[in-house]
Amino acid sequence: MTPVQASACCRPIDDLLDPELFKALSDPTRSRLLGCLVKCGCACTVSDVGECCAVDLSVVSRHLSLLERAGVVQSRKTGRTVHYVVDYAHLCRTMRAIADAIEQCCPAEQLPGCARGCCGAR
Amino acid sequence: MTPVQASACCRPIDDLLDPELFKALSDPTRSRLLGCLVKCGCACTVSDVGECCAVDLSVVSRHLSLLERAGVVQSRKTGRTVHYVVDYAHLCRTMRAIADAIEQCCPAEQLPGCARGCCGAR
DNA sequence: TGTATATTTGCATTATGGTGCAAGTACGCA
DNA sequence: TGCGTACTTGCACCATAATGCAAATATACA
Repeated sequence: MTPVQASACCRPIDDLLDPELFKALSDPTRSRLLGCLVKCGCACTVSDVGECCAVDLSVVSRHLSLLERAGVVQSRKTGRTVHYVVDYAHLCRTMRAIADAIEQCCPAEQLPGCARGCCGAR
Repeated sequence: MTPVQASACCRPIDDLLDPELFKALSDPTRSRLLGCLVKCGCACTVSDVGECCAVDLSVVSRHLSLLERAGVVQSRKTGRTVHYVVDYAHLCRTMRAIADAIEQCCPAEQLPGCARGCCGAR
């Protein structure tokens, strides 16, 4: 199977390798903000999360809303404060689904002990 | 625990949320090239992979070497051709490790049936 | 040794995205 | 109603990165 033929063949990995999700995680500041939220575990206000980083609060606001658009966190507005929480379940599910989808494409000879033979015939 | 306190507390997730890896996966062209390689399963030359995308071959070359620097693929030069292969094991391991690390931080109330109580005391 | 092929590198151009400041909006409270 | 707080948005600036073309490099082969 040539790369061209392979790319024409639809697999779960096609939808899972979503550049938007990875783009959301690709900035150091966002990474820090997310790590902060992940470890905190509770719903945090924009101002609170902002204290983890030495950037303007407007930057924090933009980063958090971008993370929300990417499905990484969720927001809830109460009064004039906005709380952000990590969507743990979605994130974990996505990461594991990516791993599964990649593994599904892995030729058998690279999976010691695996007899699936998904594409090991080559 | 405030976000600031949380961010000061080191967790496995800190090292796993590596912006460099995600940056490598955040470009649509690279995503396509990687998807092509993942589905193909075998070692492909730069030219072969390039046929999956409507970009200059020099662009393909640069993208593949960037993916290699990120640890996503590996290259092997034989003669004047360079073959790229996906590092399936590393990619899968990383994605699952991220999922595990995130789950480890997830408060108990968000993990139905989970009695770990990692940060559920709050 | 000369030529063709595979890939990389230099360079200029263009697009994208992160940042801070200032202003705007939304809301609670006196 | 006026003021303070929490957050968002508009805007300009700057850095980074994606791209294509042309040239360079590396290697195979006649």
